[in-house]
Amino acid sequence: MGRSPCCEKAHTNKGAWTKEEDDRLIAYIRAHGEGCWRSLPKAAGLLRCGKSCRLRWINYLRPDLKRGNFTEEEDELIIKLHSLLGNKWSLIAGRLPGRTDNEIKNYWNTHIRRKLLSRGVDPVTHRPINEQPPANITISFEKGDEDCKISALEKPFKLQEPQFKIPDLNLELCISPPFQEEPLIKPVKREAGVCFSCSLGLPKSPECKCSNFLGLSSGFLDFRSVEMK
DNA sequence: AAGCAAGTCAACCGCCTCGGA
DNA sequence: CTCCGAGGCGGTTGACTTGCT
Repeated sequence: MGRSPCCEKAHTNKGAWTKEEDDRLIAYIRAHGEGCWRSLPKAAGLLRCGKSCRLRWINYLRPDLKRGNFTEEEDELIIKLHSLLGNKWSLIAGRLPGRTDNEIKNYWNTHIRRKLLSRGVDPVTHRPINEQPPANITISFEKGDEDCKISALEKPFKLQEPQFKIPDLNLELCISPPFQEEPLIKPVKREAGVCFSCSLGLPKSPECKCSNFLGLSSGFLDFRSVEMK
């Protein structure tokens, strides 16, 4: 027996939401809060799949959404976060108040990709397009793969080199402490409460009280500053 | 004005993760 | 420990809009 579908597709609407459906969903969530999405459509009198309701609320109806164009600062932040996290849109969205993962994903694919390409930067690797990847480096993450072990032991110093980045490695970096064995640049002890702008090397905000943090300007990025939700 | 191509973005699909039974 | 269901996520689709010929 297979998994039961998330909703009874035969009796659900699909496609664009109507004003009335939006109103019903907003009214229900205002009254009861976000809760069990599976049972919400029936309770709210909507002929929609629970997932569809959730998506509509999160991506479009939530009152805290910031509609409108992305600012230049947001652009740069997205680019930096993408270089660290890859296509982890929800994580990126978590750092941009009022923006949704779907919005950022669309914006990336329509605007930022082109922007980076026009700068001569590969939007996937964040490296110059005409730069040849280093020869004879093959990294595999297959378990038991000897190449993987060798490469992982031989190449960690590469993390200190801004010109060399392994895109698939980014995700690992963001959830793992930086390589610690004989670091070329000794990490300075992080002060408590470093704001996210400083951790990314962005200009300080007026309320920023951080000091002495190794941001991008110092050439060393503390990947642990990008915390999971 | 009409037709077409390219761009945009809301919504869907299917897989993955996590927590509870 | 295993199974199952719900929620969450990223990739993709397709309807709609805009710009160009």
